[in-house]
Amino acid sequence: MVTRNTKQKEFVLNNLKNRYDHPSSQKLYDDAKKQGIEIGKVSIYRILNNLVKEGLVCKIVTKDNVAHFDFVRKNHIHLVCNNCNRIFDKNFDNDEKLTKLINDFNISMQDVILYGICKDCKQTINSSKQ
Amino acid sequence: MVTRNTKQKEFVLNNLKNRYDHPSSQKLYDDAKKQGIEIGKVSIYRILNNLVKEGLVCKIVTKDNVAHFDFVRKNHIHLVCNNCNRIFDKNFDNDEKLTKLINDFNISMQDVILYGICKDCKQTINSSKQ
DNA sequence: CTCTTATTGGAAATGATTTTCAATAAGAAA
DNA sequence: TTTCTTATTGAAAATCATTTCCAATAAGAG
Repeated sequence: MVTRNTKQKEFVLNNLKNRYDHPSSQKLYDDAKKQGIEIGKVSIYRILNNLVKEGLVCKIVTKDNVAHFDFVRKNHIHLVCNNCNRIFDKNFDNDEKLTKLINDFNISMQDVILYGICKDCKQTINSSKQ
Repeated sequence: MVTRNTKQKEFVLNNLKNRYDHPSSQKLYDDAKKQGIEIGKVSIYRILNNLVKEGLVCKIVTKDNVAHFDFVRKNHIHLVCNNCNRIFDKNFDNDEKLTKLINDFNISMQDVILYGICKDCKQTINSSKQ
């Protein structure tokens, strides 16, 4: 099975490489259309799943059941806001306890996801309380 | 708005209190049927969402897009297997770096989720390699 | 240039979850 | 206990992200 290079594969990988906002499949699709790139939704799903299998891209599912994707980079973990469902990168170099877990359970930094309420939402929620 | 006690609410909360396997809504529904408890699927979804809002129960979405639920208990985090999608509890008392994050981002221990490959799957995957 | 087959993409299927809304029942008040 | 208000339930239908199917397309080896 020889893999082939296609403009669709190139678009998905390059797009993810050049952004830091953890887009959903739908967002990638919209961006492709905006840029005039011919690509079907199915192909985006398929290409993303392959990239995840290859380990080049990681998949983060937010609590609204939408998958988000991120080109794998080093030394950061993900913070997911349970309110706005945005995903934030957080620098986090190895610490002792997490390293121990990594040895037990086959995880890497980009597999560490913390769910909470981001600063923006915390502010909005507080100021809406009378 | 006065809340009312119902056998459906009681079933969902007590069932979650007495188990440690992080069931999905479907699993809760099957168990109710098995126990002869009259409850519709919609009610399970609705009751679970309310318990999550109240902070009594936490919701963990696995990468197969299925939500799992856990009665909130102290001092543990969750490990999710990306292969079998099972969820494991892991004792993990406060450590310095995570505590710092908790202050920045409004998270608590049960919001810490690590995705990886569990020991069982690691073994299966390794032994299936020729 | 030809040919094989990896890849694409629209349509349809899937499956978890949510919405709608009429029927039911909890529990306060009489 | 009975009545009455309305919170709650649950079946059917809708929603929505994602996957499957499969015929048409195109990468790139020969």
